[in-house]
Amino acid sequence: MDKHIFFDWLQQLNKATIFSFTLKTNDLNAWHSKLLGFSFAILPGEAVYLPVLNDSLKKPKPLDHIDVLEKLKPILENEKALKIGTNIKFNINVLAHYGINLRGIAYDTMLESYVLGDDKSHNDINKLANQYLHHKIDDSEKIINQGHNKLTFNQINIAQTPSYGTNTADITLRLHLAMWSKLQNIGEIRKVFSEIDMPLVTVLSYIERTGVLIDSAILWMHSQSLTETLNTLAIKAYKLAGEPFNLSSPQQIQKILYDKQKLPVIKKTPRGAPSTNEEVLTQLALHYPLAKVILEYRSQAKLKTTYTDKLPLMIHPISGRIHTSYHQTVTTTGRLTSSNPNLQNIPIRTSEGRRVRQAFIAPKNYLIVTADYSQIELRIIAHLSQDLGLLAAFAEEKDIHCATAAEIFNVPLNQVSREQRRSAKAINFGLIYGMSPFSLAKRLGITQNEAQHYMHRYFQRYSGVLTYIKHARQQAAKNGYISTLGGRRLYLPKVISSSNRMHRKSAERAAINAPMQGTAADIIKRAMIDIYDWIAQQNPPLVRMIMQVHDELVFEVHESVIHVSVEKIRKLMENSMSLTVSLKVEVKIGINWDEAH
DNA sequence: CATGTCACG
DNA sequence: ACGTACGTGACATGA
Repeated sequence: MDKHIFFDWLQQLNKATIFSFTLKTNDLNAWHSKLLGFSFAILPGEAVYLPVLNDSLKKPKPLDHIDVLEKLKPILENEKALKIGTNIKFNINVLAHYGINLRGIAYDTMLESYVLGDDKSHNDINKLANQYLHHKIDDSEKIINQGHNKLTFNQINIAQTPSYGTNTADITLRLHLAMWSKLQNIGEIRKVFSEIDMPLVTVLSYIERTGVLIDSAILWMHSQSLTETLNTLAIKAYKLAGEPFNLSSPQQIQKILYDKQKLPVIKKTPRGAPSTNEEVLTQLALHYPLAKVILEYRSQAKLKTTYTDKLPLMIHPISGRIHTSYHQTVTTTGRLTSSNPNLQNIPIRTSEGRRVRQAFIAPKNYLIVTADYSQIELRIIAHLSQDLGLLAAFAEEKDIHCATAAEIFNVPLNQVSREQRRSAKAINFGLIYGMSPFSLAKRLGITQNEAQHYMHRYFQRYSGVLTYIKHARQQAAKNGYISTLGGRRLYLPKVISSSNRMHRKSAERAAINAPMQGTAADIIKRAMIDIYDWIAQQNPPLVRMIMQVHDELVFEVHESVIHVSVEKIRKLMENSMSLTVSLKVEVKIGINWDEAH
C-alpha cells in the first residue's frame, strides 16, 4: 500500500514541470542536520509526506527497502523540473550532504515575501499563510507535539492526510501562487527577484558550503596573550577605582565613574542612564586615566570574547573550515547579513584587531585574494544624480575626497591639505547617510554654522546631488517607497509622512541612503552570480569564492592561476552592471586575509 | 529577554 | 524646543 502510494507519487513528480517541496530535518542548522523526510505538492490542496530511510529510523519502517533518496535524486537534480520552496538555500545545503545537487530552483517564497516588502518574518509560514491565504494553521494540523502521541518526522509513515508534515508543501505552493500573482505584475520587483535574488541562492549556498580556513593555533595564542593583558588592565582599573568591580558591566562602570568619582556626564543612554560608551570614555580619558583603562579593557575583551575565543569553536569537525550563514531577507536595503559566525565584522581598524585576520588563511598552494569596489556608493550617487562635477571627478580618476575638498575650499587640487581632505571625506560620508549640519559639526569638531557653510558650498558645487536628494525625498513621500537600480524597493510605511518630525527626518535619511547602499548590494550580487558561473565551468575548480563583506569579495586562488584569475575577477566585478560612471575594483593578494588587505 | 556596547561596511 | 549620519550581529550583564 505504502509502496503503491510512493511509486504513484514518483510518477506524478516525474511528469510535473513544477512542484513545491519542503524538508523535515532534526536540526535547523543545515551543517548538523539529518534529513528525515520530504513533503511534496504538485497541485494546491494535494500533498504527500515521504519519510526517508536512514539510520535514524528505528521502530516503524515506512517504505522499507526502498531508497527514497535514490529515487528522488534525478527529479531533484533535473533542471527542467522547477522547484518552489521556502528558504531553499537550507534545502540545497542539506541535500548536498546527501550527494544531491538541487537544480531547477525557481521560486523561494521567503524571497518573494522579501521583495514584496512584507513586514519581516519572511520565513514564518504561519504568518504568511495567514496574510496571503487567510489560513490559520491550527494545532490539530500539527502531527507532532500532540500530547502523549509524540511522533517525530522520522516516525511518521507516508501520509496524504492533512497534517503539518504534508501541508507545509501545500501551503508553500499556495503562498507562491498568491505572491507571484502580485509580484509578476510589478516589473521592477520581478526583475530584482528573478535576476538577482533567485540566482543568488545557489551562489550563497556554494560559498557557505565551501567555508573558510582558519588557523586556530594563531587564535589560541592570541587568546592567551589577551588573557594576560586583560588581567593587568583589570588590576590597574581596580586600583584607580579604589575597589574591584566588573569591567564588563556598564552598570558597575557607571556607578564607579559617575556616582563614586563624580565624573561629568557627557551623554545619556536612551533609557536615561549616563553613558559609558567609547565616544564618552574617549573624552573622559583626556583627564581621567580610569576611563582610558576601561576603554582599553573593552576593546581587548571584545577581541577575545567575540573572535579569538569563539572562531576556533566554529570550525566544522569534518570540513575543518568555518561555515557562516548568509541571509538574504534581513536588511531594509538589500544587503546581505552573515551570522554563526558573522564574517562581515572581522576586525580591521586596529593592528591588534588585524591579528585576527591573520588567522584567515589559504590551504597549501592557494593564496587569499580580495577584491574591493572602490568608492562604490559615491560612484552610484554620481550615476543616480548625473551631477556633472562628480561624474567628471570619477571620469578623471581623481582622489574623490581631494576633489571634493578642492571644490569646497576653492583651492587647486594639488594644494589640498590633509585637514581639508579629512573634512571633505566626512562630508562625502555624511552625504551617503543624509547628514545634518549638527552631526557633521560633531564629527568634525567644528561649529554648526561652519558645518552648514561646508554643506552649502558642497551643494553649490555639486548642485545635481542636491537635486537628486530632493528628488529622492519626494519620490519616497509620493510613492511610499524608493528604488534601487536593480529594482529593489525600500518601503517606508507611513513614517515618511509622519507628523512626528524626528520619525519623518529619519525616514528621509533612510530614503536618501537606500538607493546607494542598495544599488551597491545589487551590483556586488550580480558580480557574485557572474563569478559563480565562471567558477562552475572550471574543471578542476582552482578558484573558490569564500566570503562577501558588502563591497568586497574574498577568494582562495590556486597559485598556478593567480594572475589570470585576478584579472577575470576584476573584469566580472567591474562589468556586473553598466553605469554612467565606471566601477573600479582593487585586488590584493596575500597568504592571509590581513596581508591581502 | 532587554539593554548597552562595539565589531564591520 | 527638540534630537540629530545609513545598515548590520554578537557578547556580557542583570532583571
